[in-house]
Amino acid sequence: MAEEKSKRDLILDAAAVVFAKHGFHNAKMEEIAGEAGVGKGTLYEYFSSKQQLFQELFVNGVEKFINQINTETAKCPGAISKLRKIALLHCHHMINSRDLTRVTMDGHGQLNSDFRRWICEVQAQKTKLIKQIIEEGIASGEFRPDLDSQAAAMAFSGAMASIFHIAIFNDKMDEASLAKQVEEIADVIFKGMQKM
Amino acid sequence: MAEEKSKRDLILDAAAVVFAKHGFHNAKMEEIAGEAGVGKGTLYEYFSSKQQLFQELFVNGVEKFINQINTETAKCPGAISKLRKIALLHCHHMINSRDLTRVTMDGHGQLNSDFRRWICEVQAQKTKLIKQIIEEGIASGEFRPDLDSQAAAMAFSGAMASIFHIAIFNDKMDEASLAKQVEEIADVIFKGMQKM
Amino acid sequence: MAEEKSKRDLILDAAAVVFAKHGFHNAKMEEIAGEAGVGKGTLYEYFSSKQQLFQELFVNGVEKFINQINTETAKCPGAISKLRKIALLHCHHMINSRDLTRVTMDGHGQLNSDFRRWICEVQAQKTKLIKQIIEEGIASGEFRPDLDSQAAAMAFSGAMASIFHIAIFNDKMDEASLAKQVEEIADVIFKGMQKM
Amino acid sequence: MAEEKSKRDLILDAAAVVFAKHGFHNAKMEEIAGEAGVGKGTLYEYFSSKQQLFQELFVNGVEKFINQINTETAKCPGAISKLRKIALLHCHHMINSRDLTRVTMDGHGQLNSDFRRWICEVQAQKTKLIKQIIEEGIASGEFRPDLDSQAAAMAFSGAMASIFHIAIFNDKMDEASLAKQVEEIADVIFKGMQKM
DNA sequence: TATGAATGAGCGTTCATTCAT
DNA sequence: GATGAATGAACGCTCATTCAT
Repeated sequence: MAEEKSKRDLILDAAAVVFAKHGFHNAKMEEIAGEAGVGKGTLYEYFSSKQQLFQELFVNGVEKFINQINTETAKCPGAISKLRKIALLHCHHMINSRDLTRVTMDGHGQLNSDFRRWICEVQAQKTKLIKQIIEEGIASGEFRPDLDSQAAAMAFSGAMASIFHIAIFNDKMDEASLAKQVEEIADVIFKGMQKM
Repeated sequence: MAEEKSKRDLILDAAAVVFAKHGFHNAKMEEIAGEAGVGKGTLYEYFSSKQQLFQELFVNGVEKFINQINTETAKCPGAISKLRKIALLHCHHMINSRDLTRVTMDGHGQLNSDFRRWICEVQAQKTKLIKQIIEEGIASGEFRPDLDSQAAAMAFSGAMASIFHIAIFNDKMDEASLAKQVEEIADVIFKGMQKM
Repeated sequence: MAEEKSKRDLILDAAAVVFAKHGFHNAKMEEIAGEAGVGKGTLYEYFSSKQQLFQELFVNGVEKFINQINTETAKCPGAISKLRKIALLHCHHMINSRDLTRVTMDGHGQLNSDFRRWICEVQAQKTKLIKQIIEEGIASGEFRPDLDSQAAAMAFSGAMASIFHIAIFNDKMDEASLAKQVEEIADVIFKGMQKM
Repeated sequence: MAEEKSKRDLILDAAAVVFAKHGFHNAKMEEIAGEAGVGKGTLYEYFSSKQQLFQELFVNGVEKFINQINTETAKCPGAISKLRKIALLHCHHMINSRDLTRVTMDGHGQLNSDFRRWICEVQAQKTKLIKQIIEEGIASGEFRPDLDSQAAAMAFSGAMASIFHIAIFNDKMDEASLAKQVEEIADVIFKGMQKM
């Protein structure tokens, strides 16, 4: 009980802090070790390289996020309500790990192609979930029956991507403002999706 | 006539190639010099540092792009036509300088704050142009009169951001597929904006 | 027992050799590392920069020298005997670290102001010791009672400085010749200080 | 008449300023060219290298100084008066070209051996002049007849060297204080040289 | 298992010098 | 002669990684 966290998790937490503070290239393994309270060599017991540590961290974060989306949307009653929840979770995620998100980009060039494929898959998975929700919405009559669910899913995904974009480039954006913007974007999209 | 390009431009071109190939951090000044066919020292006659060379390159690209948007939209008849053109220009730009766009992200952490401010301004400028076009569309009756032009502009900007996102993360996307996706996204948005 | 010298001292020794051979500016860290039998990076484990390594080396040398002066003069019976010892120690020191002394000058411009202040203090300390010895000499009757101890100390210090000067500019001067010259200089000064 | 100074002298003057400001190693040929108001390439029309420019400058300065000593001492009536004049000229010289004197040291390692020989010769010449003056003083009865003129000359030269030493290491020393110190040193030496 | 001292490949930058004009 | 754009050798320093303990 004294040692609740495994050393591995300790390191991941420390890496999150340090990568977020300095970006991938300027983060130093030594600082991560220091932050984690372990020796420099210990990092290499758990992760084979700086790159791998970064990827692990990234995968960790994304998987948690995806799980959260799945769990939370399950609780929401209708399609629009589910999509709004997804939008809000995106806002929350972006704000809370804005720095780490930036790191994603900073480290992007370092990601090996397998990893990039993985990112695309996750992306696709998310879009697929959105598509399903839209189809539910069409079935339930929330959306108009002639709506192209694939195109609508892409439009909504695009809106989510824009959150990413805003959060990355704009330091001062707080969660509330971001959420408000996103609501407006979503509303326009919903307008285009709903029965008239 | 033999030397049409100024040495400065030669270097910028070479930098574009090399930065695109390796990302900001892994690009070597020596390779840029080699690619440009000049000596390493010559780079520093025209640019004070690797960072400044990168920023110059970036500013160059964005300004050309903005000019193109202004010029091209002027030629388009209606609001929707203008917005479609903007979307297509974005696709074209992203595909043609996908690598450099990625570099933007890779080098993002290196950008000084003045530069980041500049990026935000450019962003704002673009959104403002879109808003104006939408207002024109409302005035001309292309869009419904109760449309919130600000929100709609953000929605459309968001769609543009999603292009960025797709292009960055998906190597295999070609311009045609991207354009198709974007059309679909735009269509949903337009649906939300038009009179019913 | 196999490793009597600490790595730090190994580096200092190597630095002494290399700085002496090439001067501050032309000495290369790589050569120092090679001379010390360690890797280039190791230098930076012990010294933060070339400049700091140099200063450390310098401080080391001067402190040893000052200690030697204090120890040795304590053993000498009279004032003149003490002063002669100081002169001889100066000769010895200059000859044995002539190269390093030159380096002092070569690196002088690089010394930060704190360090320069330190040099002046050491200088002052040495002059003060000489003044005390002279006052002892006056008290004991070795020197004439109306002697201005401060002025005399400066004269003697000046003579010591001249050793520095000679050693720096004259490669071929050996310790014996230098000592002889210094004796003569000192004799003239003593003549001016003694009772008639 | 518009161009009183030859380009060569213009460059030497500029070099004096720049070397004094930055030391040998940190002085840049470009800055010297700028200071002289000529192109960088022009420097190489008159001086084959940075080193040679520096040596030329040094030789220039020393020769002027030696000439001044010869001229001024010729005007002084007695031996002591001549020696005092030499001391004062040294003070003046050191203060007025303290920076350049320091440069001497900074550039010392760069001086080729011929040049170092030349410095020693100049040194010897100066000592010889002092010896002659002392011998005149002995002949005229200003100094005691049993004085060893060689040793006395070295003592006096040593005092001069000490001026050099003080000026180099102590930034704050002004000409008046330095002169006062030197007088005191000289007085002690004179005491040792004079009849009792 | 955990460590951290040691490593050395690697790179951005400088600046004396050259040479075509 | 005068110029300054172009050059590239040179070097201080960093930091991910290793390995003896």
